[in-house]
Amino acid sequence: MQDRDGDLLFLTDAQLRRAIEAMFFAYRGFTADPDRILAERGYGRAHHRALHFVGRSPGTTVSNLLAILGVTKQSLNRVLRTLVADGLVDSRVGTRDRRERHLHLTEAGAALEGALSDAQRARMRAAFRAAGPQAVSGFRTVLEHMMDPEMRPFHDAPRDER
Amino acid sequence: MQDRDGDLLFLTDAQLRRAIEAMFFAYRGFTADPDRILAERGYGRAHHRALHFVGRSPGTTVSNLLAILGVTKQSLNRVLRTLVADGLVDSRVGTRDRRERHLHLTEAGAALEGALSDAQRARMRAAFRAAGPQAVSGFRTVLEHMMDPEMRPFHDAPRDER
DNA sequence: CTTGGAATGTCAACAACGCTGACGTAGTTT
DNA sequence: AAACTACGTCAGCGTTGTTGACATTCCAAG
Repeated sequence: MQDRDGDLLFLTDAQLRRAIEAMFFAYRGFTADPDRILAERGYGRAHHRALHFVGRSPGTTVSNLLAILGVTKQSLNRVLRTLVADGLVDSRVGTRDRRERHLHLTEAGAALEGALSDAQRARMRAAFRAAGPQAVSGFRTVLEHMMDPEMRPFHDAPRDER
Repeated sequence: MQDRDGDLLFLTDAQLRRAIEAMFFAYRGFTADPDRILAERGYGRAHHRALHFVGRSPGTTVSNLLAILGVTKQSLNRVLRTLVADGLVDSRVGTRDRRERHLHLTEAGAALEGALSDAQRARMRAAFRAAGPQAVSGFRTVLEHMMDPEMRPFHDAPRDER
């Protein structure tokens, strides 16, 4: 990656354009496998996102999920309602503050989330393995810098919230 | 990035999950700036994609665009129709094969495409600059491996088709 | 020169999933 | 008691994806 432009070839417009397209095609690949599983069940990506983040942070509240996902409560509620109705997510009234609903995956929910996650991780693992550890490190570094700074806390701190 | 697991820490499920979330948040950031510009004009991401790939390959056909974008012709046509009606894209009957339509950006179309591209490249450039050339190289390597193999030709060969 | 098929456009209907706006209700805080 | 918060819901709308059906134009092969 050495060149006469002082190692800044990676910042030329042409290079950036290529990276933009790579991001587009890669994201499509990234979502392709889960999309197939979801389609079989009549779900969409929004359901996947909800399952993922509830699975990551069991007991999280609706408010917290709204902040992470960046959608309106109406959009989230529509998805959450079907997941609760289908017995994939459990919504419990909060103990400390009874206005809050704490969300958990049921056994069935965890099973679906696992299947989706397995599919997505398999592709990610294959890409990582093929690219090697150094590339993976760079990949993650660039992604960190590409997201909106306000979202980094959510990404940095995957923890149980009660 | 050395560890007792023989340098395979980057393939643990926990690491892969973090990478999956990073991809999600980063893609949101990646599309945020163009989305704002598009919203002002009443367009969506589909319009952006069409403008981008027509701009990249002037004279490309509808068929080719369909293959790249991976949507139905009805979806693409709806978008393309508005872009042509609004004078952003020019659709010319093919000379060699008069069934084909060759697509070009008009001056106005090139202007919008430029604005969208500028915004997206600015963020990409900032992320690249912050991450450094080595990280960028790794980023691109992983993306290449993450996309469906059939899409790589489209990504590798950005050229004019007549 | 007829005919099959490719390339394109279009109509209709539908679904997922964003959005805004408005309203209600339970529960907490001041 | 009043104000604010968390959540749910109804109604309506827009973008963008889908399937299915059908018409047109035109190249190419028999």
